[in-house]
Amino acid sequence: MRESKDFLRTIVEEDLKSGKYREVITRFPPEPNGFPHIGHAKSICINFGIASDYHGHCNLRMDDTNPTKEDTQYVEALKDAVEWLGFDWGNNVFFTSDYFPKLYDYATQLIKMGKAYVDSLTEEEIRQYRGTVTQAGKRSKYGDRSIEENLDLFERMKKGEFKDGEHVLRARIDMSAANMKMRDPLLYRIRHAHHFRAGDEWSIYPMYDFAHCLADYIEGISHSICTLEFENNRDIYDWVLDTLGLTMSRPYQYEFARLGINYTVMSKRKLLELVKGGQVSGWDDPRMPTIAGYRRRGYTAESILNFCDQIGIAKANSMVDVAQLEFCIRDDLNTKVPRVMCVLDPLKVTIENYNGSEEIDASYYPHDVPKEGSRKLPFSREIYIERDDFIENPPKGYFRLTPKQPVRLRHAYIISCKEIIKDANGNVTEIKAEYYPESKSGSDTSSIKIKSAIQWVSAKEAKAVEVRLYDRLFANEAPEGVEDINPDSLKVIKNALIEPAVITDRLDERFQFERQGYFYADPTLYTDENPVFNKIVSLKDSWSKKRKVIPEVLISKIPKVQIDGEVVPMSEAEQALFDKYTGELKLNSEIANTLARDKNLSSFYEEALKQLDSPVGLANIVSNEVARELKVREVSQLKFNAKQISELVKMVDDETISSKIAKQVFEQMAKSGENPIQIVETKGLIQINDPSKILPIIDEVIAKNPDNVAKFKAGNGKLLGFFVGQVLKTTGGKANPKIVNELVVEKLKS
RNA sequence: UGGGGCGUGGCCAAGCGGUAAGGCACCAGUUUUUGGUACUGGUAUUCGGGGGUUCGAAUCCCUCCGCCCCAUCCA
Repeated sequence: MRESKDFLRTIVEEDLKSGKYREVITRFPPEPNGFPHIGHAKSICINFGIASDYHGHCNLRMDDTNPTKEDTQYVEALKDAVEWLGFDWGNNVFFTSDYFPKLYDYATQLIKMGKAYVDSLTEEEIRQYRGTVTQAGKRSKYGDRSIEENLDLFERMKKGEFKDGEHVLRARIDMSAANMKMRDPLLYRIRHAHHFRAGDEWSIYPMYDFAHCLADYIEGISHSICTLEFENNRDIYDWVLDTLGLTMSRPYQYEFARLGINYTVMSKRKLLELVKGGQVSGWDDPRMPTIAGYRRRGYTAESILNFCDQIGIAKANSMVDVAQLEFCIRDDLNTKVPRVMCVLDPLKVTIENYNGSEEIDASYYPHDVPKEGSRKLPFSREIYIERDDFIENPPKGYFRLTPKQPVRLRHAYIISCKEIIKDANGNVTEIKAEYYPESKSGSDTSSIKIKSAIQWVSAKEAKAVEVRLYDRLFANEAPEGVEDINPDSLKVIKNALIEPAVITDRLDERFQFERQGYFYADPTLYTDENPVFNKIVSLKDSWSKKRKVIPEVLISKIPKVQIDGEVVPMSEAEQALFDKYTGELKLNSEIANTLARDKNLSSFYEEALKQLDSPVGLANIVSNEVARELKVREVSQLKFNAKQISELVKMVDDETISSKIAKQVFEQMAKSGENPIQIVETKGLIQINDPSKILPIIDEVIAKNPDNVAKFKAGNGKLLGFFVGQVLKTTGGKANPKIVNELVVEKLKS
């Protein structure tokens, strides 16, 4: 577990601690209508991760309530994905469709309670009756059918006596609810469709809002975690369970922000379009952000798990940089996979002073990877190097082979260029080179300075392989659809040359092709006759990056312009109050404004004013503390009254307590309704003003923090708060902060 | 526009009244037979803006601004 908890784990921990649940039970509830993508991976990690962190369990549940969209191939994909990521659902996959009979019973129960009715409006009428976000809707004329009639109709809907769309079952809630979702939501619709599991048994199917909460309840889920767009649905979730009286140890819904990654699309609809449109080879195309795609590409489960852990869980809509994912796979593979040499774009090099052949023993792993293993590298007169590892007229800072600059052949000798052979068009076709016999890697006595080592393969022994270079599927940072597709997202190199051991040894399925990136033997296309490697990810490349010029527009920050909106003008009465407060009572305009505009606050204030003539002190606490309480409850719900507030303020005014303590006392009053004077007495919160009592504490704090004293003296003024805080802390907040502040400054300056 | 959410560096993200965590990205240096890795250091005088409360505010109050979600018989 990471050092800082996310908000979900905080909730779970509190619920466990308070005894609200004995065990945490979560669920991962996908709809089997598409392949899971990395956004699902996040959800899987959250649900299974929390369950395992707190020793509970997590169910895998297919939310299959819509027979027209779902299919069994997707449930297999979902199971595969969860399993591949390494989670265990206890060999028991749940299906919402298994609960159809129970759900039907719950629905009839609701009808019997008068809480649900069969509506027979058309689809269009239902939409119109629902109203808009600003206008209330109105109930259907079928809303007052008798319970008997509803029961009868609902049963006949189930029996299949009606056509699709003829009737629906709706909850009777509130057609004028501010939350649109609560305007008599649909519970069941008629669908004469074959369900991939339930077959043709049902002609009615429950809606998400009805089925999901009940499925959670049936499975004993404690924390029902979903994404932000379901926030509005939480009210129905609660309504259904509460109305049915399913309140004992019932689940509660919590929402987090779904994952977004730049340069990729993450909606199942858009992904399906790519598959259907043939822009990709299928759900598992290595460019797809599906779990199957990443897997096919060569990503490891560990890297994805790690990614999900790194990005965190919060409620802010966010777009994660794809570089973060790429880091995770590089980071994982760096310590795991063997290094080999592969030349993607070969340039022939003939080493004119080398005759014969030899085999070089070369470690599969670099010095900093603690793994053992090596292979034989054939070396001979004719080799191939990467075309861009030679430049006739190199730019400044180029480390590789040039007519003037020698280079090391990795694991082998240093060579230098003697002659450049070109074709009729002036393209380099071959390099005639010379090697230094005493420069062999591991026993180099040549003392020739080289700037880099490059990969190569021996012409005779090298094997031809197919290499598929994948790049991001979209060229646009926030792609909308096919129009943003990166035309170069796939480059197939048919005849790359690889050292023979990769094919003959088959040490691993993933390799680092040195200086290029990580590659994966394609699990379906790879054969001994035609080996195929997918590029998983490039190595970081600070050379090519350095050469790229960053456009100026990206560098210069455009300052955001803040527009100040218009403030609603005060009513006449409010204005009068405001004038009185600022004039007669000498309140500052901000406080006066807050009070005058809020009827509850101003009347509370006036009431308190009758008790104590301290207009400013009272105003401050009413407009700040009381206002906060009034945000979450009604005036009648307040545990404290104006008189108590006046008593509180009086203690501040006569310096019995500090304003810091006053806030603390207020909080307790708000919670318990106790009398402030009583609180101060029983807790002994009377302010310490006596410097002789404070000074020793200051000395103590200073003695304990010599580093910070030094920093403060060096000019770090922010540390003043630290010292004051420490002193206040040791006095339980009772020391007069103003005096502490003065004394600390005095002490530290001396 | 009603309602529900959310704004902390280029991207994520902790912190919830007392010295602005961490990761990615970026920059510099060290190590290096991968322009990789590893290591070291640098990068927010400030938390969407403005006010207020407080000795002290990213944290509390007021207000304005911006973004997302909701008017599928989808989930």
